[in-house]
Amino acid sequence: MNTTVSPTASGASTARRRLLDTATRLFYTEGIRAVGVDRIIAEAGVAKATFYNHFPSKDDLVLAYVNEQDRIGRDAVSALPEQRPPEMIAAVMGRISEAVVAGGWRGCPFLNAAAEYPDPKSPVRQAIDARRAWYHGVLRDLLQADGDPTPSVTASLLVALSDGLLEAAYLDDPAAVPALVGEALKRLLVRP
Amino acid sequence: MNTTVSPTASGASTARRRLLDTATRLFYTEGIRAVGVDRIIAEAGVAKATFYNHFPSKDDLVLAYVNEQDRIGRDAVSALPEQRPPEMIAAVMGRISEAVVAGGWRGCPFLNAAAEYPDPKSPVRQAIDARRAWYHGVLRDLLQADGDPTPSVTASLLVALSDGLLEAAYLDDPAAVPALVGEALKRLLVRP
DNA sequence: TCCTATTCAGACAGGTCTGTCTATTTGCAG
DNA sequence: CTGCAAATAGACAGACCTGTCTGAATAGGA
Repeated sequence: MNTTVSPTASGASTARRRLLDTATRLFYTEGIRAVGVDRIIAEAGVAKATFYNHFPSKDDLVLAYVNEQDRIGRDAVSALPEQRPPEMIAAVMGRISEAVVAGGWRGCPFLNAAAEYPDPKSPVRQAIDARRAWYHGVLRDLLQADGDPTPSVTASLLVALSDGLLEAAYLDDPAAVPALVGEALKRLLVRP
Repeated sequence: MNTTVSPTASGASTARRRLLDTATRLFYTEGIRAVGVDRIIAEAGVAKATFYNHFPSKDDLVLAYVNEQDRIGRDAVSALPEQRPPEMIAAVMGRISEAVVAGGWRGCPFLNAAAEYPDPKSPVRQAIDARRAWYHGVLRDLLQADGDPTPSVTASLLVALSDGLLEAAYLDDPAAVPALVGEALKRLLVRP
């Protein structure tokens, strides 16, 4: 083990970080299969050998991309101020509006990745499965605490609404989405 | 113009039909970029020159694929028996359940294609836009006839629910979707 | 200063991609 | 039978793909 921690060892190496940042931008805006390794290393300013030193294959980079997006989302939910279940549900769903009004929205990165990874046993799909299970679980627990008689069913509906509104923000009108989030919550949550 | 109609001219040529059928199956189950022209012509049993005789480029085949899926969906809705608006809405949304329980569901072909076509000006994306506008319009008109005070908003929510449930059938549990469709309708439709 | 790990640029292999082209064969209409 | 339109197999070009490898340059810690 290390007795001293080098300055760079406290965080990820800058080469790896630049690769992941560049890949995230390109994968998200243009699609995963559409972006080659040569393009990523060129725009990241990293040599090819360095790339394959950090990521054994392109699929490992894709997996790192998906996992990081997942982690960012979970951290954002963890960082939400504590509040009572109804407000907490609204805050969790409100992240949709925030993501969408920022501009440059190109759809849910998980749904986009799933469209390009048909094999449900692939690591990318497993990561997406875990992400979806986490999101459903967060909503289900909040709904249960709120006294919803069928929290799992309502959670499934909220997950579907989330996915659908994220796609609507990509393919239809992003500006209309925040109001739709509020309207959906009003109608889907059964008041006990 | 033709004075006599040859037997094959009454329908599309069999080569073109086989190409489109094969492409539909492969594009849907494996993804568009993931399937090459060589593979399509091999499985369709068609020569390469014949392929490029029917479709100037691969993208034209993709467009034909998306357009045909669109036409099939519209025809299915047109073929629904006439009934009063609430039942008609349930019937339109019920197509989700039918599509999903059949097995082999790999997500909404339009959302999957949109994930691989980032340029909103591309013909494929334009076709997807038209499809979405049609679907929203169908629901909006039915809701208006049903006396919904905000038919466009409700229609947007139903479109989002449709998209989300189609993705849930792909990524989560298809068997759970039919019940969710019914539950969503119960909660989203505002009774005047 | 030396050592070790990292990074660099870029060639290279082997495969796949789309699209073009040649040259032959098939099949139907007149 | 003749002629034309369409389909055939397959080579080919040029680009791009992932992944490997070579050999040199760089930088920070002991």
